[in-house]
Amino acid sequence: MKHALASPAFQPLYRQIKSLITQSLMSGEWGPGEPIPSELELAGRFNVSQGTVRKAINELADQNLLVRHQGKGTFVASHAEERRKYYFTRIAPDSGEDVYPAPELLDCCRTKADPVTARLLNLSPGAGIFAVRRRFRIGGQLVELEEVRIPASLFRGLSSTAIEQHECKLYSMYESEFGVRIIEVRERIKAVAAGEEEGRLLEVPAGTPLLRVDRVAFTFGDKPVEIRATLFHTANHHYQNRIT
Amino acid sequence: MKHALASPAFQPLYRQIKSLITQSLMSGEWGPGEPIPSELELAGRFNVSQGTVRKAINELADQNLLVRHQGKGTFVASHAEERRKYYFTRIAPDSGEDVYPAPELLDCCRTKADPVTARLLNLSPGAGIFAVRRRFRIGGQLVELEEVRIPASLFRGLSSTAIEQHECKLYSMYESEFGVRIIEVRERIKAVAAGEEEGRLLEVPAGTPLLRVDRVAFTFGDKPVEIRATLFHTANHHYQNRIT
DNA sequence: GAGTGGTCTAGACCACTCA
DNA sequence: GAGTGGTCTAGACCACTCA
Repeated sequence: MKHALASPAFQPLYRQIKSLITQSLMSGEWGPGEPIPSELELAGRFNVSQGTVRKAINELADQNLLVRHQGKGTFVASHAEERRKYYFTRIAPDSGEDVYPAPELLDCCRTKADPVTARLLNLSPGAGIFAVRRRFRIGGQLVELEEVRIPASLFRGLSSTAIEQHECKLYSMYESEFGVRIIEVRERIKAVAAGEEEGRLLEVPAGTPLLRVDRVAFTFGDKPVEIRATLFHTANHHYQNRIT
Repeated sequence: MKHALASPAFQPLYRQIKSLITQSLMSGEWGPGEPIPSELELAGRFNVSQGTVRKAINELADQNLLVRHQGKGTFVASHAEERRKYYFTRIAPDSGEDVYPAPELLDCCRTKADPVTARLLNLSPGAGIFAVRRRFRIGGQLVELEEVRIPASLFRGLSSTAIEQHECKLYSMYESEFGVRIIEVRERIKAVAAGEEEGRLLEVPAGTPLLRVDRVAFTFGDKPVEIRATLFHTANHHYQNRIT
């Protein structure tokens, strides 16, 4: 392969290779946690040098879609990996301890998408969705109340039992049971006052200031596949962020 | 230069080059906004190949310490650049408009560090600091109240006048007037209720839920040089975050 | 020892900027 | 046209893993 001619759609070779590898990831040619072919093998397959394949793989590894292990190979990233398990979790105790929220399933029901949910998930109004509510404790303390909404079409047959079988680890379950890989989330954060029911479920007085995080989670191709609204009681905990 | 022998302190060549370039950045050999020498020139200076210099520069560009411009050269990053100006600003209107907070200086006074501030900034207890308070409006609406604390030793001669001369753009002023470059910030986010004075300054009733962001800002070598506490009124605005 | 990814080099040519 | 960074190649050798 040589350089394509300069044009609006011009992409360097390594980007074209990156697209090809991404397509294999989307099609499931290699499953989560499995190794992809070696750099030399891919270089042969695509008729480019090892360096070009390296550059493509490096960008995919930077995006956390692949994981490199020197001496072993390159692997498809998985939410089941230890290092990814709390990757999207940003809540932590003020004490600085290294503890994570423990989930408790409240309910999981099938319902219809309200207009806002439908718009955010690119669904037709009234499309079927699942609504999952969970509650989390950190070190025994009630900290987090969450409602997740996902399209029923992508998660056929979801049930409380299925969720509990996966220990309430949703992204890992999406991946292994439904072939849906969450690769990016975007969040909007606000401060709100606890309502009556929210207060009851979090065991705080109504009116308590709570952190409200509205998340949209995306799979390949910037496709939104989950929205979740989470309320955090931040008396002894905080949401942490780092900007470089 | 050849590979160093494997050892606990082993660093590949390109990382050693990266350290050398970072040292030049810290020493001010090239100022913010100025070009650094070309890759070939640096390769000659350090006696390595252009590829090795490239790899070092690429990592520094990924960290936003350098900015590459094809055909022109590589430049020292600066907070004065348009693209960096709102880099650490995460508040945005719910409407999705592309508007940014406009600052208003409330006061700037010299005082002594309280124990918490002293600990976070690695100062001796009671060390001199400046406390700067600002207020921000977005599209005319009052949204943000902020208190910044910085060590007096690093910012000798700071005054309200100096701040206003820089249009209240603090990181840009730190850089150009005091040679202090902010390269990373870490934040802890909570929901709190507005106090009396806070409510008055933000023109909301006491008790209104506010987003409180506690930030520590760092310069080279993970050295903390600023802490700031910001309160956001999030009725019509939100803090946005993206995790990949 | 064979196979993997990681580093480093030298050299070619492309894309972009500026005078 | 000279100089910059960007892409691509081929090849050497290192570091790590596993049998």
